[in-house]
Amino acid sequence: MSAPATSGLIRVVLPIPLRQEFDYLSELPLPAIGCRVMVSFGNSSQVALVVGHPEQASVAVHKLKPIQTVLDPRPVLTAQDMGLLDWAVQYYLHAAGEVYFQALPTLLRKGEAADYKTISYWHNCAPGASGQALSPQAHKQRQALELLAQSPLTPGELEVRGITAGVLKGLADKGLAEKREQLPAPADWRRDYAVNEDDKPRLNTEQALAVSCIHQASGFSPFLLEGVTGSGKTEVYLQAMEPVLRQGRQVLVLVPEIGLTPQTIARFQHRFKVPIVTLHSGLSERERLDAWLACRDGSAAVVIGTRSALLTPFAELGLILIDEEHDASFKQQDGFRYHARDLAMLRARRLAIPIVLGSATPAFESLHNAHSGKYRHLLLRQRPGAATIAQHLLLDSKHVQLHAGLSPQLIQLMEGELSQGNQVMLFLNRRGYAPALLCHDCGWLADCERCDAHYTWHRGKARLHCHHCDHQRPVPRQCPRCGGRQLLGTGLGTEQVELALAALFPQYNTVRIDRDNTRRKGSFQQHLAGIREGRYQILLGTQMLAKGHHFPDVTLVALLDVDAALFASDFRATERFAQLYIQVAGRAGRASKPGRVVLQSHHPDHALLQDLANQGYDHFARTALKERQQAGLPPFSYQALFRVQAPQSEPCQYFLQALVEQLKPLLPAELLCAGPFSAQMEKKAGQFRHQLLLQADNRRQLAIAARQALALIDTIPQARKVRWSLDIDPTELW
DNA sequence: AGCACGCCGACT
DNA sequence: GTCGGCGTGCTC
Repeated sequence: MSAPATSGLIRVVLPIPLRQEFDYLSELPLPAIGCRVMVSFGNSSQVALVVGHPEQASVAVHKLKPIQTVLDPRPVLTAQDMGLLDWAVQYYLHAAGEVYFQALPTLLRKGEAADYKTISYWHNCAPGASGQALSPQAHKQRQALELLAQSPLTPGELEVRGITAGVLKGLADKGLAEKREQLPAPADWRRDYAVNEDDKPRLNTEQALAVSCIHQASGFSPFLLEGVTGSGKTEVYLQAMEPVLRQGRQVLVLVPEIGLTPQTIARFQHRFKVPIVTLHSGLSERERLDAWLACRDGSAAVVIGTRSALLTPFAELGLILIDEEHDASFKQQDGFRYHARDLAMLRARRLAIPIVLGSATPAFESLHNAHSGKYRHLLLRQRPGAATIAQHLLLDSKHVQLHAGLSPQLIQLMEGELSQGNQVMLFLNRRGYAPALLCHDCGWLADCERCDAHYTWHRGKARLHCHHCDHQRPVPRQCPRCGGRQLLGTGLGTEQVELALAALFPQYNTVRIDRDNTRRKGSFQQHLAGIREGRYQILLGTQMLAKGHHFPDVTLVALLDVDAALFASDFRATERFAQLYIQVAGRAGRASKPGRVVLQSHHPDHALLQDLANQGYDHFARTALKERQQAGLPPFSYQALFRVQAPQSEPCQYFLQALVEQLKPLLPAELLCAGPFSAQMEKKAGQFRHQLLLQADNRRQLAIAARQALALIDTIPQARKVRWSLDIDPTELW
């Protein structure tokens, strides 16, 4: 008879980009799935996550190492959480370790204990005998002991009662009081949940219908809440949350990266008397861990967060809301390239809960799902504050003399509005003074050495700046090729328009809002405040300005140069343009001051512009979706993109060529394999980039092909000379 | 990814 | 004669 086993096997993943799991030996009882362990890996120590308890090791037994320590007495991730992450691994075909560790806050990745920050409390060591051992003149110490006899207090609470650190130290030295570290008591918000009815507006018919549809939903129920700017989407969110919170279940609100403003949070806080936690990049590591724990333990009722909040575990999630669901920031663009909206949909399905996608300009994918009945379409068309829809004007830029990008007609319109005390908003999606610097004598152009791009001339800072790799240099005094001294800016940026506006409209103040101008923390909010207070009459900016806030005194909005968006090669460019355009149009006007939207274009007859201006977003989207269907593009097909980069172009091409040659014979005829082709801008930041696109009209087939490609890559020697990655459902090509 | 091992060029 | 370049292989 053999002795009972004292150790067993565990399977772990590590935070490295390897599509592989590793087995270790562990003493019994084995750490549970979802626990972290420290292991020796190669010649370093690493935090690993237990994903399984295999019967058989995947390698020869002599290769197995024992784990070093178990970090968690209880799993940090539940089976439910692991299930979601494993699905993501299978779907996105990304290295499991990176996926799992992405769901953990940094401190947990580093091996820190999964505990809240402790709070220090001072305790009275002998509460029965308050201060008997003290000398009569130790008044402060006696007072402190008396306070502590009633209840332990934090140093801060003692301070406001006039007890300083010195007094406490005196007591501690005598052994009469001591400081103990304690975990914060979990807030029981379920017991005293309350709604603040004060500011609760009456819903209009559409809002009420939307709210009641969401309330009546049971099980997995996806909704697309399409509401024009100012139609009261947030109020629908707030009221949709009510019964969920009343049942003691949590709500996750996903917002775009720039959408997490103090105003938004304040609005939620004002309505519900529950703990609200935010999860975003601005938090410290400690704050992030505490928020993560509050979310997991259920002590946070509402979680408002950006993309990564979707991966956070929840104790009892009852509803997911995604605001501005069309926003590009929900798709991660490096490493584990997941789409938070898509994964949210899966999560809601697994949990059998409702999910609401909200937008004024839904993603075409979402509209398609609404049209086909996969999502319930909730429409908010009424704008309580603004009875009039903005009037759209297309101005022809052909054959007219433009002054810093402004046609005489636009200038005239601006004058009209400004003289009546209204504000005007201008958009140009290029910052800097000019997008290129040119030698007038020989035609030399200032080009970035690391990118296939021209430098942008920032005249105010007297620097050339590459917007693609961030490289900067001083402006040369003369042409490096011919020595000529006439260096001219070509093209137009916001900085130049700003100067021209000062000359054209000297009696009005202009504010420029772009990344150059809002880099300092809080300066964006400051500019917005200045606009609302009426300190500026002309607002000029890049699309950053479109995502700011509603400005009721703006009665004229103009897009100065629309042509670039019309002729972009990316099939999603028109969708993005339409979204920007509608968003911009929504910035203007209110009931008493209807707004006008002006588009300047050399192609005012372009079908896209006409459709958008005359028929609106939904009509435009239906037209565009029909075109995509005819072209077999998403959402009528599915894509997977292999991206490759290296310091030279050739290794990228050789690698992809080898891949295609071996992959093509394995693929079914109806699966499209396009490329390899170089990136639109082949060289960026010193890296040459190439790609290979797979497209199929069913997901299964695409996944099989992508898996086959991954298996081949392991056998292709050139793969090691490049950096490659796989992007499932890419939202942009290089 | 990180790291060690290993085999060829310019230097104390 | 060494230091160090990065190609290759491996991590349970």
